[in-house]
Amino acid sequence: MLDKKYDHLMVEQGKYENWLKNNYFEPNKEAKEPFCIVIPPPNVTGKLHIGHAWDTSIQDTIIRYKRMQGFKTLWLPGMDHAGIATQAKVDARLKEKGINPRSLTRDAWLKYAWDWKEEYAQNIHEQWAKLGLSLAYSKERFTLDEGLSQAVRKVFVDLYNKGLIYQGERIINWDPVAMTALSNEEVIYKDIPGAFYHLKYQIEDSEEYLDVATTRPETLFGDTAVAVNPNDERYKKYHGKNVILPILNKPIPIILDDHADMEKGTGCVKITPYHDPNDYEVGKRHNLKAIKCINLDGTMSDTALGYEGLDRFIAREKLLTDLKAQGLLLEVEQITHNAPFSERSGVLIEPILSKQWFVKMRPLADHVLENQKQKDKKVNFVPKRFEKIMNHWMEITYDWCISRQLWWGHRIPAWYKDNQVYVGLEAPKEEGWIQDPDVLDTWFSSALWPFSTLGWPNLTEDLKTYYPNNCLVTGYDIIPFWVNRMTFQGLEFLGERPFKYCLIHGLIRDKLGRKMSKSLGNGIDPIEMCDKYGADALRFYLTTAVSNGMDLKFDEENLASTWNFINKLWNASRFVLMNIEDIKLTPKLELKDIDKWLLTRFNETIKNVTKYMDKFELNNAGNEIYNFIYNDFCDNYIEFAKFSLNDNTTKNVLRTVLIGILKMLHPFMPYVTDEIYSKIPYIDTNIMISSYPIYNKKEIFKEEEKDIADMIEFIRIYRKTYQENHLDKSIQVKFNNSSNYELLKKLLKITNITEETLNITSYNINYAKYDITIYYEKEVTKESREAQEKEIDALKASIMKRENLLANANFTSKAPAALVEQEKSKLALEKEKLQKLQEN
RNA sequence: GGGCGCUUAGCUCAGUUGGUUAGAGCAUCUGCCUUACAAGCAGAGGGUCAUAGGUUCGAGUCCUAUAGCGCCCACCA
Repeated sequence: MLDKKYDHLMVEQGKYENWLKNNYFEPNKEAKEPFCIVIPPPNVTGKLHIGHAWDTSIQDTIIRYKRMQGFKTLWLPGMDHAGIATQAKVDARLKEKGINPRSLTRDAWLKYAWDWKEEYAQNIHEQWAKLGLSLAYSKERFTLDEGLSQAVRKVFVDLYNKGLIYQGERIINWDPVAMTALSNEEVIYKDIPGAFYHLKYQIEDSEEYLDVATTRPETLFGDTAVAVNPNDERYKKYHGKNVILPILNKPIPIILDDHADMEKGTGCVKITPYHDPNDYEVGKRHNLKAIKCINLDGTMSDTALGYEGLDRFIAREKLLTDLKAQGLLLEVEQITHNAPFSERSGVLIEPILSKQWFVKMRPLADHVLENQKQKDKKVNFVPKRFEKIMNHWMEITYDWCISRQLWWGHRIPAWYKDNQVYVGLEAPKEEGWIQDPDVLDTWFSSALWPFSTLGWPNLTEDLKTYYPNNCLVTGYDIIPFWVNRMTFQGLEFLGERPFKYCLIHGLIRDKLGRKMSKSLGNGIDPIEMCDKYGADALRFYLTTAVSNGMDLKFDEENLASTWNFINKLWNASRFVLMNIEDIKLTPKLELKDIDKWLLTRFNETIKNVTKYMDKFELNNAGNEIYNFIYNDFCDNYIEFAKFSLNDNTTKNVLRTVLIGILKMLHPFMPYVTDEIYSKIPYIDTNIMISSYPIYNKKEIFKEEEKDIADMIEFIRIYRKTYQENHLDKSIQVKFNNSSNYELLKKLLKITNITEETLNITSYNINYAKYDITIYYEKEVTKESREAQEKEIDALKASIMKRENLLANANFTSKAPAALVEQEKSKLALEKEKLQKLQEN
């Protein structure tokens, strides 16, 4: 028998191990129709946060649902090597040990990195287990494992051969601490306090000067021109002249270019082709030299005479002091400006001209845009609006910088010898070829995840069965990084979308709506929440708190109330189990009205839950079950059933409905449903692999449902009257007609029944077919009188509104006939009710 | 500059294709230890659905504009 209180720790104990032992997570070989989700691989950099718990809970709920429906389900687990992030962590750990990471050989360093990976992979496995995730571990993959590396090489080589990967010199985002190039997606812009420094660029052989404003004065060492707009009247007199570059005192030309915006600042722009993407383009147009003045490590280069070797920020300060001393600093305008920072190391990005590998995006993106126009081939976003994010990105996309100057990642399959480049799956046979030291952007391998994990480039059974995946679940913040790239790679290499549906959720915020961050210390540890409230409560809360695509403000009080819900389920189950120990399973039941009512409600719930689950609307599905359990099952049916507990039909209905409830809840709360289900008489399978409830039309009893619903409403009115008048058991009750009052008598504990009309205070309660009069010795209370008056007023208002509506010829002619009829009958009912009330 | 989302009860959120008196949880008030559950039960109060227009017989829902909050993309000498 169940304990009196739900104890999540006790319930969860040992269950995950049992599921694993029985291989329930692995695809069912006998099932036919496949259903596959691949997990968004978490980074092996640390612990999973509450956002992962949310993301994976959604997936597990979907996959368990599909599994119970008989699909051949595969939820494929895996992790991401997370290039820069992991390398930074490994380096930091080495430094703590007093080891300079760059003093190690590449191979020696990699050994430490793999150790790190093993350790953190284990953490993640433990967390997945705690959350109860039904991942098919036999198929687990890691982005750096051999199979996936093969896929990566194949994609690189094929794209290279198609001309879609090339090596080129471009201005890229350079992270001077991680010492690597970054893609635009890895750069975040932040508002920081800064200044516009107005510098004096003297016109050559003249007392006149140009006022050139910059936020990065230290780049002046790389200036090769100053640009003005050709149409700018202010500077026409200087066309064709030179200015003297401060400090270096060398002449550089004044050039005419539309890039100089007359509206902005002074209209004069210094041109630093090596260190600014726009300037680079200007430089190309005007054949300017690109001069490097900042090194890759963020120090000044030897072109910065007198500043060489200084850190860029220190150099800036020194330079400003020197400029000021020479009278070349005209003005310092304090401003807030938006500056680029590395997503990973957090430092200010230096745009730098560099030779890197790029993916030519235009043709790939066009392919996606074309595919999204085809209804039966597109990736269907849920909710739909997120498709716009992908489409927009595809429209404005620029070439993707994929090389990273790191050790942790897929080494680029390019080899060099003298001036030759060789790109291939394997190293060239001959001597003397040296492999490119760089690795690929982490997202390059992540982009292949929906098929590389299934064995591609080999045509495996898994690939044939599970590609395209059915559904991908991720947050909207990952669409540009990942969803987009999986989509174009999937189309390019498999000729088909990577997944049919892409279910998008939001971000988890704190109670005040702030992003969770280390600096604020407002992060939530999912494991701590599991310990406190149970994995089931956490999962149900996360999957049902908000609708798809919306952010979730994490509120521990709401999580606590989810625990209460499970406790309710626990106790309702406890009641049922206590009363069905001696049940006889009978296929043919003699259903009473209340049984028919419950079965009707039950089947309608199944229908709605299934509808919502199929649309991935877990919040709606969860609420549907929740309401059924509280309102119909607990508050009403169990209370009714207490008077017919010896009836074997009641026992059967209780058992059937409890089973259905547990099954519908199982995808959301696997542990507690497993526990309770296993205690039900004549159950010999695990709930995980039991079949999902199916809507049964034959168990819909419209008439009985209506009758009992009326009775429930009547009960409510009775109780309200009883409370408002502070009545007690001494009241006398007269039944005014011959409806069936047996159940009501017991339920409402009516003891004194009179057949007379008494001459004391009375109150008539009438609803549907129930009509009774209560007699009692006290005066009608003020409270009751007021309530009654209020009800009469509301009724009058409603009647008036309805009469007006029905008098409106536009309504009666245009609205559906059924609705008009409905309105008419409601009006009649209201009028009748009003009359009764006024008689009281 | 371009785009997206949100604004509904004190708080957190639902609200399907327009159609009863707009729902739930938490919180509040009242009464109950009724033998599944007091972490509970019964009952109640609480909303001019951000604002202003429009379409419609009918708008929380569709259209237009405005405001506040949040986010994405681009640019930022």
